[in-house]
Amino acid sequence: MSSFQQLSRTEHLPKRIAEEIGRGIAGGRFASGDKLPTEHILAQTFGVSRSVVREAIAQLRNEGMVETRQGVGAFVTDPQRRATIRVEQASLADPVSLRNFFQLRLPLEVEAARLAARHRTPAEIAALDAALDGMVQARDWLDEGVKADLAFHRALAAATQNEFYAIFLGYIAEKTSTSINTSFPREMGAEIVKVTIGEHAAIHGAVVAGDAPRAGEAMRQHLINSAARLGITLETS
Amino acid sequence: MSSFQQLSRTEHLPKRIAEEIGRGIAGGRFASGDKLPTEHILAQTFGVSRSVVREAIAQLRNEGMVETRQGVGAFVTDPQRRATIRVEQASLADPVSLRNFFQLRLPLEVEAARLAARHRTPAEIAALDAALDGMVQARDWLDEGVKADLAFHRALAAATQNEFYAIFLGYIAEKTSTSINTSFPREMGAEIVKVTIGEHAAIHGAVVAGDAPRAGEAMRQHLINSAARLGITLETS
DNA sequence: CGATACACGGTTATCAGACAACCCTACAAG
DNA sequence: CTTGTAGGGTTGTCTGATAACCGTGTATCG
Repeated sequence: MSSFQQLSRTEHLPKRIAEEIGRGIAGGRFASGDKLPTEHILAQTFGVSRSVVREAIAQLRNEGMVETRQGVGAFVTDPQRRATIRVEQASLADPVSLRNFFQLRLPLEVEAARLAARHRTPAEIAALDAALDGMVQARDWLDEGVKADLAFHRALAAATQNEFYAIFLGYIAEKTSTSINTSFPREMGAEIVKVTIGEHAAIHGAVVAGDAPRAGEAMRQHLINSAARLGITLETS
Repeated sequence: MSSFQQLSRTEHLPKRIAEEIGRGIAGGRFASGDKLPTEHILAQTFGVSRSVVREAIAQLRNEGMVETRQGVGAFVTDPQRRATIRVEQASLADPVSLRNFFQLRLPLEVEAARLAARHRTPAEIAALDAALDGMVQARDWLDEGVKADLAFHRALAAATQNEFYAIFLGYIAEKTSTSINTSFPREMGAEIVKVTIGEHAAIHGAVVAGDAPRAGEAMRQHLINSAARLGITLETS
């Protein structure tokens, strides 16, 4: 099975234009508060129709980079008040960034484990059971195993009874997983799989037992080890 | 100076329609993988033109809720792989949600303080100095003071030398601040302002001194106290 | 019978032009 | 000096048309 390069075609004009303008903003060609050229001029500049420019600007508006006022124009927003958080997959491709991402994830997951140990309900314990079982049963770790792993962390976040942990950790875990699979693919020997499952089982046990400190410690160890398996060393605090 | 209610007009058709469709997805009327009605039908349904529907769908695509394939249709994405994190301001309006949000912020800020103490550079120390000074000098706390407060936390996040802390904490701190000012406005007596500044000074001192544990503890206390001033009790872990 | 090629309808992507809603400014009127 | 009004410019929305693309069915050929 030869893996071909997936060529991006001439895909999605608005997206490319949005990125182009976005670069202009990030690169400082447009300062905060500046007025963008009119849609008409932008359309002319890029050689596309106004619809495309409008969609591009709409995207930037969604991301909170510009604000539009009818009859006036589009203005660059204060870069510090983005409406959304977005982490480009590409920005997690190098080891240093991945390490930084792990460093962000660590305290959140640890606290989530503690909170889950205190607030988990039978429904979430069942979800954790199912996820752990899915890891054990997985025939192909890189597919089923990874999915079960994600499900485990998601169930844990849900068990905190705190919607924001579910949102943020769900996103972060997903990004991490995807990044590892695409940028740092690796073989998982049977032994390593076993160890990984064991670490999850430790977290699971502590959470079910309602032992918050132990759950937090188990999670910390899991993440540190998990990073180590990728050749990443996390600071221990 | 009588303060009028700011009425929201009938603003932005595409946004409202995007929210409408988004509710349909979140509410389960469209399952993951389902195909949305065609743009033509949607336009007819909502009584608007196709342009508006297109912009609405473009917004949903940006948020990662749907994927479109030319010549085929728009499909609901797996809700677990949203491309962005977005916290609606309105969802922070009630005390319980705000408490949960604080609970998410706490471990991140604490770890950020520790990391900042280890990795801060002269430039960031200067930024922290400036922010602290801005709090002291502020004549109107609700305006200048809050801004300096935000700047302080942003500078601290920057001092971690970890881009993701800057992104996430910048967003979270901003949301928190806005939410407090809009949903839980309160008077800040001179005494309380003084205490608040003192807490920041403690963090500042520990970070400058390079004392990671002390910085973390100071931050933890600051957040717990800060929440307490809003009548919110955080779990101590 | 099986497989390839092709035509067709449906859908999204893009274009083009027009009008509506709105804002800002300047100027006139009181 | 304040208020009313007209004008031009910009974004918001509408309408209709064309291009690009996909899936499916059908016909053709081996």
